Amino acid sequence: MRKKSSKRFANMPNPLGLESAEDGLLGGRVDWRQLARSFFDAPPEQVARALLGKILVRRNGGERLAGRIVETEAYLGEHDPAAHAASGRTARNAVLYGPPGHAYVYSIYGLHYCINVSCLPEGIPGCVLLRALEPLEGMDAMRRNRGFSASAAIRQLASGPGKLCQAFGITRAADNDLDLTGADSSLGFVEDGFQGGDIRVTPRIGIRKATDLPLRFFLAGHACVSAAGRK
DNA sequence: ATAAGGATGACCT
DNA sequence: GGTCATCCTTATA
Repeated sequence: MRKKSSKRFANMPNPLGLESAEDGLLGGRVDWRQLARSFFDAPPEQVARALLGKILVRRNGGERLAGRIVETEAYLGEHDPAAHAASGRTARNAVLYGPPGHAYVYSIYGLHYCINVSCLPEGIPGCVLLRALEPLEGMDAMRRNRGFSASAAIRQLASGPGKLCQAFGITRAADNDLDLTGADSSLGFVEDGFQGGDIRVTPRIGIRKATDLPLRFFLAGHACVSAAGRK
């Protein structure tokens, strides 16, 4: 059974040549070429852009979850009023000052988790927030983690930063400060050669400060971009 | 539109 | 020490 892709999404390159599972999705296949620490040893705005199209992978024993990143935000250093590093180093944000490529997980609104990747060399804070991804592997486990039925649409599984963490079972207790570039880490990034199509840039979502800075990046027209700001 | 709900940091004593 | 406003959100109506 073939599904046609949506008109909006028709021009999105799909180098793998695979059929999308649902309208507005890319589909794809997960290869193992893990991103190295040097990838993250760079300014957040550069890493945020470069992470679009890369794949987040979680290994849970025999189970593997994977999804293509479609939406990110850059958070800068102490000069960025919206960043957690804005008022200097604290116990909570210490990971931001550590080596690049580590997970900074925090809880928000007492209800959800958000995951960031630390950037820049040790001692210099900065990170990229993972806001949304397109599930590629382990959709059934993601549905379970999200409390959805087996027929729930792929696009609802990880189309927001809190949803993404819930789908992947990411928590502060288990995953904060995890080295995402480690060969044995349960969480990491891989790349499969996909070069993101049309990248859109807007101000960041859900913040009160520095609302004018264009630091949010997403794949234009992708169905899994968070509902808070598809435009 | 709004409720849910907890950790954190700022700012006091 | 204590209090209080804030917060990189989501699922409901």
